[in-house]
Amino acid sequence: MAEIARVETRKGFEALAEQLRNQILDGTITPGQVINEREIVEKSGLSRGSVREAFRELETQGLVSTRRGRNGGRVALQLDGDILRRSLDLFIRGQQAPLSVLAESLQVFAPALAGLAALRRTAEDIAEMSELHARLERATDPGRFVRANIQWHLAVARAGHNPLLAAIYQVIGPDLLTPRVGGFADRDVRTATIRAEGLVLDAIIAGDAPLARRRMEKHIVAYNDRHGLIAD
Amino acid sequence: MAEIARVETRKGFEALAEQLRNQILDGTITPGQVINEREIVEKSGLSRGSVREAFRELETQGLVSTRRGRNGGRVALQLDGDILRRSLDLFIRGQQAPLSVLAESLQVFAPALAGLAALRRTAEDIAEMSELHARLERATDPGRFVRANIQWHLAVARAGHNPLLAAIYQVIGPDLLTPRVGGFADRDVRTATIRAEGLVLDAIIAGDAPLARRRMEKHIVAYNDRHGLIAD
DNA sequence: AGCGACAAAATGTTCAATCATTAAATATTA
DNA sequence: TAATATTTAATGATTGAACATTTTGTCGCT
Repeated sequence: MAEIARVETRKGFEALAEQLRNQILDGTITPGQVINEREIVEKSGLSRGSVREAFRELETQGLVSTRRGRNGGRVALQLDGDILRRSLDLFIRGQQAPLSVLAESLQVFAPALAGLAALRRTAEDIAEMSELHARLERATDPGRFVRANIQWHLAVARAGHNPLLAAIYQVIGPDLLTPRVGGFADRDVRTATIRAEGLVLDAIIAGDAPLARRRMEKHIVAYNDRHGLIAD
Repeated sequence: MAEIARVETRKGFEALAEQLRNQILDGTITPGQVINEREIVEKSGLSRGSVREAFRELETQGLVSTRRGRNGGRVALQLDGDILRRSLDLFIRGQQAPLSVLAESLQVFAPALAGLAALRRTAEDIAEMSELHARLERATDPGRFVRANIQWHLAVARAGHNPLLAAIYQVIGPDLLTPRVGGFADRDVRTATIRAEGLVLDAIIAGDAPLARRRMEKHIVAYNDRHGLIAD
């Protein structure tokens, strides 16, 4: 007998979701464009419920948002890192990954991004990182310090001009780590952090990628050690 | 006048989705457990349409799958890397990131994972990586070679025993890169690859993390250079 | 010009019914 | 008896119609 491939019956809403997804991703539907639900109902021949399920999927994937009321509708979005962030967050929660996994990942990303930043930083990047570092020096209470510190790390990531690494870093980065360890209450820790990150920043400004990488790595390793984040 | 905070009206399906999501993530609903749609309709007091939209969201997030027919239902899943993969894939398509971004990211991940593998590889890991490397040596046609090569890289990633890095690597790794460049048609390229990866594997087996890292980095840089993947 | 009432247009929600698919139980037949 | 066909039951998939809510536009009055 001839080979028979498994026959897949696609569900209606799924087929519609894929059509719309492709049109959004290839630019046939441009970001900001409003899609009328009932119009899609007519064109697709599906019921409203099915069309709504298709849009629910797209919304969960971060491809559209919804505005109610007159002039409302499904609005096509420019994909940003937010949805990636949610997925990674779910993944981490779902795996019940220990803190050491995140700390270790940070140890991989941070130096790499510092190195890239040294190669690619623009004048604006330098201004932004410097301003944030200055804010770090001015910060008196731990809360403000932590927020400024996160901002500085993200600025370094942006200065690397690699959207993929930056997006991932934004998720697993200090933003996930810092709230869990609560450190920085100690003034000496803050002073050491300011000094270490100042050195990293100098290397980035000087355009010395290997140095920036080494300094960032040393800084992160010290941070992880101080908080006992890496087991082995 | 007293301060009035913005009143948010949560949509019904969204509230339900969050309830179910939390129960799945915290283990109240265990993986494999079947959830009956009509039962949730009763308990939640929502209509079927709303309940279905909630489940559609969870399914898109990879938290449940659906089985139709008798004894069917919504089945809670153990979160794996698949959904993360889809998100990253969407992100990359949405950003229209050039190939160089992926190649550069690979250059960050691969050496880090090789280093971790050298520290953590178990006997099973070593057996698996060695078997896959042997398959690489036996592969005659390019297609088989590429598939075996991807498998080897993923085995190295698993041997690093960091689920987060492994999951990300699985997405942006050779699996995304190789199909786009189509290399390996040349026999010399295959031979060089086998030799380079053999050296990496030796270092991993020897437990020499810095050496494994250096060798993997050299290998990936050479690969990217050969295909002109990194611009600057 | 500005305020207010109303209308219009869109998504959100509900309800009831039916269709389609699957698995189990039962009947049929070689 | 064992394989096969049929029926039954459970469950998601789909539909259609109505009503609710939210937002925006419009008209009219002062």
